[in-house]
Amino acid sequence: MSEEASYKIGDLARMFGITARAIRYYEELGLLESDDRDGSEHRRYSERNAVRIKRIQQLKDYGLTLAEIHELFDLAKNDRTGDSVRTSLAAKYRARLEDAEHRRAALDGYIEDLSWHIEQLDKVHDFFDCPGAACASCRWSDRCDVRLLVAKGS
Amino acid sequence: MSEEASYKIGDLARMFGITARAIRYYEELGLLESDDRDGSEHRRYSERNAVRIKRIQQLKDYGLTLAEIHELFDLAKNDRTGDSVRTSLAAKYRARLEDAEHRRAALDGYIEDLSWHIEQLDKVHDFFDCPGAACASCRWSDRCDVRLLVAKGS
DNA sequence: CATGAAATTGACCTTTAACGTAAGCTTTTC
DNA sequence: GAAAAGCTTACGTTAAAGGTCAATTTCATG
Repeated sequence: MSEEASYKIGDLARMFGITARAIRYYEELGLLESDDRDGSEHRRYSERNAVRIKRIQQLKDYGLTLAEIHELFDLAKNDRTGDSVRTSLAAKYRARLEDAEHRRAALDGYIEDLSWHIEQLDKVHDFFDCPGAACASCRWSDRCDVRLLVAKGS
Repeated sequence: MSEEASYKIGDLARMFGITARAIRYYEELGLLESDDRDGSEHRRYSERNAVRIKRIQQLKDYGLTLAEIHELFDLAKNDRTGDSVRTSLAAKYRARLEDAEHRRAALDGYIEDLSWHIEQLDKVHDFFDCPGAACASCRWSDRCDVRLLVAKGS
């Protein structure tokens, strides 16, 4: 709160275990700004900038792409504006939410299948090649539409 | 069950809305085999092969990469073997399961955060740049270790 | 058997992500 | 006044899932 910290790009790189190139790249993408203090040629970074990098790392670890992070930052930036923007923001968030929930559902299906497969390891069944209908114990039967194959074939 | 269907590569391509190149590519990766019936130069496909492609599509829609699908097929192929193999298989499955559950947890976190953000749209707060400790209402406070910044800085 | 449609192999091309790496030059810092 | 660090520019990288020629061959059919 008292002294204004001022880092050089290499400092931040060391602090976060990334390269200077990465930091410049973030700037290039518009994820980060440098202070560019007193017209020097070298970038200068404040504590605030450092925090920003930490955010980027967190969100990255989190699975987001830099583009997604950019989106979030942009949204946050616009957060200070009026109500109309606010509602459009809400819409965007909700879209992303739906998307994520969709991906989650897919993952859940995958997990379920894998769990099932683990359980079934002793009752081995060749479900990968089973056409479904002909096979009583085939768990794929509801997903494998053999009629589709037959109908579309000549 | 009576007539043995025999498709040409173009038939399957049309049936599944993919290109012949894609089908050959699957073969190239070892995901698919053609019957190569009676030494003809042109590939021939049985109903079984067609089902296989359908499986590939399902698993793909599902979010798996072709490499992952390959793994699954290999595992399924090995399913017919003895007990020692069986247990090592179980281990592999469980590893993948853990992996998937980890990804799921990350996604859940993302969903949670997004939901929170939607809720908070009217109590706007600049949490992206907030260092955490100094800010009481900052939800990042527990994740943002400012001491880390201070400690590692010169 | 002639011919047009469909298949074959092989090789290179494409796109996106997130930087890596090198070159040549300038600025700080000791 | 060097060495160390930084600057810009620009091309390289890796992986995924095919796309796109190209030159040649095979299949099906009247």
